[in-house]
Amino acid sequence: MSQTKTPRRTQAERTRASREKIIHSAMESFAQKGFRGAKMADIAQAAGLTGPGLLHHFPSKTHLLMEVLKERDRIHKEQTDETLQKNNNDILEVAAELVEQNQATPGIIQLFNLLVAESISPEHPAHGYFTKRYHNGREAWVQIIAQGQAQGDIRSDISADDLGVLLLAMMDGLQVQWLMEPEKIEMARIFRVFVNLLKNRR
Amino acid sequence: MSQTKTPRRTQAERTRASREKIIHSAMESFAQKGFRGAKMADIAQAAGLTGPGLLHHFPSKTHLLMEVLKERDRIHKEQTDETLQKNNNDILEVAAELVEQNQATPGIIQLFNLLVAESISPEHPAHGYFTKRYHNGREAWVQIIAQGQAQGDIRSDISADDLGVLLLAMMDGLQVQWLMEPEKIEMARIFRVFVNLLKNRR
DNA sequence: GTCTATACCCTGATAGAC
DNA sequence: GTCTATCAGGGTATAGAC
Repeated sequence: MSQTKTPRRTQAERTRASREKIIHSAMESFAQKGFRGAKMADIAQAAGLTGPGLLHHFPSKTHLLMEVLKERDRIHKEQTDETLQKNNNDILEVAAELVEQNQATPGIIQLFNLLVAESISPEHPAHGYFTKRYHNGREAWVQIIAQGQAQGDIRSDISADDLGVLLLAMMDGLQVQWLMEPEKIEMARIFRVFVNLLKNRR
Repeated sequence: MSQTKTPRRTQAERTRASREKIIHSAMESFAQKGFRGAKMADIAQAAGLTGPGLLHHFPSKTHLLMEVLKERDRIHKEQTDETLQKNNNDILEVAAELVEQNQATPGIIQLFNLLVAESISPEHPAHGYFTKRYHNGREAWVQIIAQGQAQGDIRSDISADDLGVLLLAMMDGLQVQWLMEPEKIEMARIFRVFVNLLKNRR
């Protein structure tokens, strides 16, 4: 098992493993306490090292946050692309499945929910990140919604622009109630009820 | 103008004025930075006094937060009752008008948006407050929605329970996008688009 | 690459004068 | 009722050993 012949590579792998562990525990802490409330020492301890040990991998708390967001984006893009491909162009079904998937990872949802709220302040380190993310994200949805309207799958008495806003808003809004009472609010089911309102009645 | 004859009453009035000033600036700070990010000294300075001066009126930061929430509840209840009375039983119109009113007070909306996100953590001092608030609030909406369904104003192919969740979710979700791009997202107009989806088509 | 020790700042809260 | 001075605690980040 041990690779004594290639210590350099083993070292690099160990570094990578540490970074991943740190990012993972950072996600949990930021989700629970937000960027402002999370403590570096706690994140470090959960990753099996001390504060300074963590700071060897990420030069500051802000840097760590950015890496967390980047990592999450990578996963999210993968997930979305895959779901998009599976349900070719059926944007409403894609949205519904994304909400289903979200329901399996409350930690991540809480993370984004809290960071978005914090980052509305322009001084917040993730302010630019989230404004851009929302802007681009909405634009992407609107594009595909317009396609759905052209194909006759989605009702056309509401503009694609408005539908994009409504779709994102419902995703965000349901998350809040679901995070508060996960046992009571059936997020995915209720989201499908909403989605049905947007379908073109043939 | 000056009431030299009743120093006791003048004193009391001055105290009351101080408390109001403090609560007002606390609202702004909590809205901008959240409970965890807001600094007592800043709140005090914005209210025209020092940290200890503030703490004479509110024994701790948590106490101050609770008073802020109570104060907001008072105003909100007034507003809701008034709007309810004006549009007797037309719950959808009431909701739409509330969103319109919200659009005039971005500070308060940001305050609640951020505090709700923070308070999902069970250790947060406002956790109990917001879980209760959402629970009761939703229950109240559901009741009135059921009335609207019985009268034939609201579509009945979706349960009142689900409609209540959807209505609150859309309010919350639109707020996020609107807070990020106030100039671009026409919250009240788009909410009315949504509300129209819930009306019974006669 | 990770540790111990620590510097240094920030923040909520207290003590006591006025 | 508000101030100045100050404390105690907790936070990020650095220095330097191993």
